[in-house]
Amino acid sequence: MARAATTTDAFNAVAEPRRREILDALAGGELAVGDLVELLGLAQPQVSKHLRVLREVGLVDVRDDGRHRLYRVNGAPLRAVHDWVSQYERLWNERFDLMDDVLDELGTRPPTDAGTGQGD
Amino acid sequence: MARAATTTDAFNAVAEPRRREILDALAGGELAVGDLVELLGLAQPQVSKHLRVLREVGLVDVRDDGRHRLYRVNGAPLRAVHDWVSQYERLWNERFDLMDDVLDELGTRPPTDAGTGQGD
DNA sequence: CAAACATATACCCATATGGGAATGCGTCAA
DNA sequence: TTGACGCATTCCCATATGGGTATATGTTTG
Repeated sequence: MARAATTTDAFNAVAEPRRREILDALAGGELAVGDLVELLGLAQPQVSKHLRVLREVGLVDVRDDGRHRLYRVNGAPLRAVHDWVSQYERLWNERFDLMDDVLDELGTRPPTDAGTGQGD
Repeated sequence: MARAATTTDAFNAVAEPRRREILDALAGGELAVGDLVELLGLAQPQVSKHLRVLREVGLVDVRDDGRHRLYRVNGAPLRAVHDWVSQYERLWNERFDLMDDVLDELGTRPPTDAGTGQGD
């Protein structure tokens, strides 16, 4: 069993720092493999392999251009990641925690709106 | 070198589906290991191991309660993930493109960016 | 056609992984 | 104290990984 394949989903794909670097590099626009090799300072085969993973989860698209292959980002698969992570936003946003504390202390969680006059 | 350790950061920690399930389960509030074992249908040692990973990246906190250990989520480390992914939001959110179009037509684009719009 | 260039693959290897089973250890009950 | 309970840790193993090196495939140029 070991670990799930990195080619499974976007979560796994972007868990690898190099692949995030690749996506960041491609965020500026299409790039050929050779460009990425230079930018990342990685060996060409490694870059190609990472690109393959990214392609398999749909995070990048390719386009043939002579003897070059131009890669570009496709952020769609990141949406799942974003959606999942967003559910926890309140857990790192101090403002929410403070509000919770206050409401807890008051022991009177209002059914709809607190009288403290804060309605975001 | 193989893959980076999963205990390295939140990206790696949440790449594992089981760990996301654990966090989701804990999102409702503190839970003991045994509760998670039941909820996830995993063996106890496996749950403990996943919890350890989550603890090492700071995604959960523990509290001793007699012979139980209550775990709770700490979303802070997810902020880095959220921030990184958010950079790509415009790439999957059509609304941004539409908004770009509208602003273009109105000719009232705020002075922040005068990009010719990177279409597809 | 041959040679040079740009990428993708194949192969090898050290390592991290996650599950399974057994066990260690602290806590509570009798 | 003994025993049951709850959880963490250890050991074993099959597997996926990512880097390194060599090579295959496809394209442009001479």
